[in-house]
Amino acid sequence: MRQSVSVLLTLRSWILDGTLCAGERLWEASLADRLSVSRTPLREALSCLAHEGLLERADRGGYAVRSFSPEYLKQTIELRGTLEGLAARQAAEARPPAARLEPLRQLVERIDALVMHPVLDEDALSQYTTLNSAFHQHLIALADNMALAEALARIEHLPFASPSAFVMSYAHSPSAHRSLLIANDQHRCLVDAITHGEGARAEQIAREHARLAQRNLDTVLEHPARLERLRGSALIQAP
Amino acid sequence: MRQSVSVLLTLRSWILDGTLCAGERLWEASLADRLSVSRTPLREALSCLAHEGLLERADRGGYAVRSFSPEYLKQTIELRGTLEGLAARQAAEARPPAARLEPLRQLVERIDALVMHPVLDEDALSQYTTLNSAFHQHLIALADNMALAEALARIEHLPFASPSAFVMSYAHSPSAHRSLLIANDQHRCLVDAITHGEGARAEQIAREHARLAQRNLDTVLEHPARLERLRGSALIQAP
DNA sequence: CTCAAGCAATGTGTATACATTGAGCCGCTT
DNA sequence: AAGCGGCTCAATGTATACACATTGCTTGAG
Repeated sequence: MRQSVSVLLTLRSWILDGTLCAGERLWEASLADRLSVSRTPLREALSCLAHEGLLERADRGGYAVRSFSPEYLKQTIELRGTLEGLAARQAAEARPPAARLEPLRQLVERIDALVMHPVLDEDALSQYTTLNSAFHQHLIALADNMALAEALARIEHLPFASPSAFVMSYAHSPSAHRSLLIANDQHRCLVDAITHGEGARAEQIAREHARLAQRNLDTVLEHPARLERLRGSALIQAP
Repeated sequence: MRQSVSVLLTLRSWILDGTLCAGERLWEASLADRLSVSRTPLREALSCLAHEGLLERADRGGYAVRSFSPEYLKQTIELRGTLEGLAARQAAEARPPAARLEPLRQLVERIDALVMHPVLDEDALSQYTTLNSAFHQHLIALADNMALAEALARIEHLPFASPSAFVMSYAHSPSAHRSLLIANDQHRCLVDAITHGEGARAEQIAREHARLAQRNLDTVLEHPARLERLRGSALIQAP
């Protein structure tokens, strides 16, 4: 693998786990030293992270770790909801053959089987994350809209914007469990709407689905213990 | 100005005006030579253009000029419409004070004054472009949604996605003039909807407004003479 | 004559050396 | 004593040199 790519991965994880703090100015020489690479691949990785939105260019050159207000996080989730809504509508309007919807149905069933248990352990949550991400990926693919897929991929570079962002941070509470149940019922309704070519309904459900994530965000922000379990929480500004 | 930035601007214009052809593989050494810079700032600019979507990474390293299918262009415009729809909705729901809407009203009036003339010369079209872009910028600002503004800005890096993309290429035909008239009436209705807090209506109008751009795209694609006047037309794949 | 192996050429990726810019500080002058 | 000017230092931006990989050609063997 190219060094610039492996540096990119390392830096991204350092930003998300708080090794590099929000707002922190990054010094190329010292970073290159820590990473045992020269400044050349490091700078390429920094430039990439800036484009992803995790870094910002400082006033007089160089980069700093970006920080996000709770408001910005909400906006990002709303944005994802809007784009997934567009995907859902286009998927429905395309009237895909049943075979293309089958993977979605199966994912709904497998998630159902998971959330059936009254208590979800770490492993179950991890599986939920996988299945949930797969559902959203399949949904986007159904829309058959490359520009949309790219736009969504860019937005999901921000850790809070991904569909499964709040799953892992939200364990062991009745309301959390209920949230997962409801989310999967929205998946089910989404598949139903697409099956019947109900574009407007599909779009509305996808948007409301993202609102559930917004509610989860609010809850997590109110509970420091849960906030700690949120990937990228170090980037959130105090409200 | 940093060399990497000026190289970026030059390369972007070369890509849009067809000096660099769609699909063309870019050779760093020869490009650096043509631009009289070393490969270092050149590579930074190339990386940036790839993130903007005008270049793509080639299989075995390096970059190539991207090309876009008509379908992709349509999708990009649809995307802009969807995001501007979200902006319009949020602007309406925010119930902004009249003073914040005043610039939009004035822009509508100034565009009205422009399109009142039966024939628009090059200069009038250029003014239309300026005013139209300003209208869309003000609309986004009204939504007061930084994440949305950033997402839109990224999409509009693609030349066809900008609100005024088709104005200049569409001169001297009755249907073109009608298109501009209709577009500004949509602006007017948009302001009205926002004024009265009609979020759903505002969103729908913004989307339909982008559909007008899609129709203009279709028209331009059917008329090679107009296609030539379209910024970035060199990047469009034969349908 | 054909196929394969190795070598050369070309181009990207990486390291390093050099240039430039800006900020902070010290000292000199008024 | 205060302010200005210049110097120094440090960090980014740029150029260049080097390393590595890939591709295509050439040469030799079968």
